[in-house]
Amino acid sequence: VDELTYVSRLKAEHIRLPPRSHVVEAGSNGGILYTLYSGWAFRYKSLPGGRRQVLDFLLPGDLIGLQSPMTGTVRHGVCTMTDAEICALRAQPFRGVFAEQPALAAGLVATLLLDEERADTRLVLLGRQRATQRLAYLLLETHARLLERDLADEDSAEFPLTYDILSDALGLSRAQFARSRVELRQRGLASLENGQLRLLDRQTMQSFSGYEELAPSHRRAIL
Amino acid sequence: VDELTYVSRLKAEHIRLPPRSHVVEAGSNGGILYTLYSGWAFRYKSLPGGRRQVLDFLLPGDLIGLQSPMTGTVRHGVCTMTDAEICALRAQPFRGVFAEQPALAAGLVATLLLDEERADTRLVLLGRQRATQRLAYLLLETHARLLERDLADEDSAEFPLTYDILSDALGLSRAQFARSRVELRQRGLASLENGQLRLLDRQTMQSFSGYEELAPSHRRAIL
DNA sequence: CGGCTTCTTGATCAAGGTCAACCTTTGTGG
DNA sequence: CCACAAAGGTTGACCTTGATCAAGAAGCCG
Repeated sequence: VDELTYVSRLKAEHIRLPPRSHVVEAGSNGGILYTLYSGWAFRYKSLPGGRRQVLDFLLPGDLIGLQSPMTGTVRHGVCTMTDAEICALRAQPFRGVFAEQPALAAGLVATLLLDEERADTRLVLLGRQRATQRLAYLLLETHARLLERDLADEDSAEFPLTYDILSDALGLSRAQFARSRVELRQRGLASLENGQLRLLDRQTMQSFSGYEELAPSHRRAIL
Repeated sequence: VDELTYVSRLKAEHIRLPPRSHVVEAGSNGGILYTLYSGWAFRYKSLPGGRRQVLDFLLPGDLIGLQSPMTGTVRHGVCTMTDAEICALRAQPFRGVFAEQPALAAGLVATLLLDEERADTRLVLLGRQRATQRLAYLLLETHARLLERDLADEDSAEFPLTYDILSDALGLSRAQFARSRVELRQRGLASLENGQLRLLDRQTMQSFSGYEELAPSHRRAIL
């Protein structure tokens, strides 16, 4: 059985969701697993007092809730930001991947390692960079991820994120986020308006934020 | 071939290292892979201006440099903090794990997901918690990891970290770290002296820092 | 036309960074 | 055995960043 056929057999359901749908709740353990087919979503953790940290943005092709079948629980929430389509994969047969599709399993590990790399740079961002640099970096990184998926132009992209979500991703207050956004614009680096990201001076922006280009990740569209 | 035998065949070398040995440098791509056999190490990224972010602590049993064989490059450094022993695994045959030991591969994925979970909580820490809470959380988490490996007592442990490393892990300056350490002591939560961690009031400390117990991770000693 | 939610902006204030001095240890060579 | 150096740790004074709070503008429904 080839990989494509194999994966398509795992598919249980195709679901359409409006924005702000909670796909996964922290603490759930249903063992279900999804892939994001179209649209944007984000992973987050909530804290007492309405505080929240956005952990990562999910783009088409990303897996949602892999923890569930593999470790038993998901400890974060996942929520859509736009209209989205997700595929539910049946968890039970999914575990067979390891025995039956070793190349897929290896690809899965490679993907997880790239995610880890992204988490690492996010830690550097929150631990050691100033507000505006954080924003610049996040925009560059996200734009690069969109490019990989042909969801962006060379220097602009649809960017349907509310500023609340962005500030929670950057560990900033909404107010400080707004100021950083203005600063980025004034330095002529990038603009963010009406859901449109525009990179005005990528070169300067990269050195400003300490952005490191990642290897183009050989993304497997499958899974 | 059973798992233990299989893994032992991968083993190429057993190496002893003094403290402050750089096991892996950011950007290297030798394809070598290690396991930490004994001692402590840490993963980090350096920034221009001598700044640094410590990403994670590595404890006995952890893999070092899995990126190398799987994605081609390692983007972080790894450095020992104590005397340490590491096993080098040959990368070429290691890739055979997926075809030949599916259960091991699945375990590997589960481990990576638990690491990701830890990275997530670290992001919450740096993005949304105050200095003293960060410290409290990190101490609780690390103590739990030591307990899993039988390297700690119920409420104390060897803790051979310089304060420099701890502050770089918490995204704090050394001065602020020192103040937080004093505050923890004064609140009667924990003390950290002469390389000894002592948890004085775990209950209060957990609610103070927002610590969530993780499922006891079914660690596989292998790999 | 309200009444949401999102965004913007300003005033104030606290957390934590920076810098610098000083104090311990620990180690080393004379 | 001592003098000195180097590394790690402690503390205080001062200043910057960014949080908090609050008030207002701007869309966007129903």
